[in-house]
Amino acid sequence: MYTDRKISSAVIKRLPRYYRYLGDLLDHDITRISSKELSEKMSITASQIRQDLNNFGGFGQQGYGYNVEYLYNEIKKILSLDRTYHMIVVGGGNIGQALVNYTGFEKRGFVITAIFDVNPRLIGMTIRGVEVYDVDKMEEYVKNNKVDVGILTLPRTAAREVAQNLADWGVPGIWNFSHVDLHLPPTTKVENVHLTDSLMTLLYKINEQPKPTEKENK
Amino acid sequence: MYTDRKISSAVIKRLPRYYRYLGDLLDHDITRISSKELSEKMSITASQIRQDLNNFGGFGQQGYGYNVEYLYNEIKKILSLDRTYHMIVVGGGNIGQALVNYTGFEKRGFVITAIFDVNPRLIGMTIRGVEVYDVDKMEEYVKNNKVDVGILTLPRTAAREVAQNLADWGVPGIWNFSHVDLHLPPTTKVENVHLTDSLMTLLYKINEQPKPTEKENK
DNA sequence: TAGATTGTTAATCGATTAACAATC
DNA sequence: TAGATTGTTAATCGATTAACAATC
Repeated sequence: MYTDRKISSAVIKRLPRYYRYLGDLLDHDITRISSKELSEKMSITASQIRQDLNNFGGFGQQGYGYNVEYLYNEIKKILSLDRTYHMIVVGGGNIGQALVNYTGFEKRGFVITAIFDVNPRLIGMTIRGVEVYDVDKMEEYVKNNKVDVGILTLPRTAAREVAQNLADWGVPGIWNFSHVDLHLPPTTKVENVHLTDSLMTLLYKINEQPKPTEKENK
Repeated sequence: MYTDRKISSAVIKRLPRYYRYLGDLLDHDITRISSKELSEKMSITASQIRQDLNNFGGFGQQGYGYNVEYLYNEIKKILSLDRTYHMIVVGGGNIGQALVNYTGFEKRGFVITAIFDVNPRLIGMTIRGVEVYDVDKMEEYVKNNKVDVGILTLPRTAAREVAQNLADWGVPGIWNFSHVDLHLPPTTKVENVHLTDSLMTLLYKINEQPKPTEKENK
């Protein structure tokens, strides 16, 4: 049953994955699925799927399972993907440009409207139709345009200050690619993409000693 | 005390963060730190720090705390960062090129040695000194050169097959930026960077209803 | 109706935090 | 030695899994 209690972040992190699998099912014209079938596809337990979904409401039907399209749209609503988001990129370097050039965002309603940088060689340029402005212009821009998300793709030394400014100016979300942890008021949410950390985790796994069994140990 | 029991992935994911904070302390010429001080900097409990570290050994000293440089180097060893890694990029698009252009990898010993793509306009080009080859040449390349990590920055439709090939050819690590889940034998480890999932998580947080208190509810 | 599968409660498992004896 | 702080065990908390009555 639906209640207002806070949803754990473990659950929230799984929602995009459900959404993706349901989208794939839709693409294959599959109209219904049980938690058991979905659990096999996703390599998780059916129990977890039912528990996760029941945090938000009862979307299934006993004896039938879940209607794929309905569930897809419900998760879309839960994730608030049924509207457009305006984003700015701060830091026009490699990653910043890659994100601007990524065509997958627009069809989901994620629009990058401006890029900010300190580099005079970049300022005034246009990347895939998006103009690069001087960071000095950022305050004015943010105050005159709706900005839902600031994407930080700049050196860690500058990231903290920029993040604090964006928070002060009322930007509700920071997607942080800079390799620092940000401390912001709760009105501004942060999601980190620490690529180096991710790679290090992989390297640990590669080198992990497969624990020798008793037999092999002799 | 150090035992051989399997370390939980929750712990492993925290190691790069410890490593980063200790590196920062070193840069500021701080030679010792207690779990309590570090816990305040990192916004976690001192208990967790001590528990985490004691999965790998006793690195501290009662009454003193931890020697920063020693601990830094121990974590470096645990993460196996004390050697060079050779990586190839499969998919020379935006993100692939951004990773090749990123200068931060080399100083950590992460070297990108080749790029593979299907696009004839890219093949033969050189990006920051790294040549772009036809994917047809990948098998030969992987078999004749040490490749520790395959970085997948290609469309999801092609990702599964490429990953399977790399695994078959003995590549131990896949850093997967493609928006699919990969199922590979345990000899090849996978670390996913699902940018769209990450962004969706942020959007959920932005839109999350701050639960109204009883008072506000009236 | 009989069979299937949910929604939900209860049991289990694992991770985090607290506490404190050991010891530098 | 006295004070500080670890290493480690025990307690708590939260998340996952199992079980099953409800019901389509």
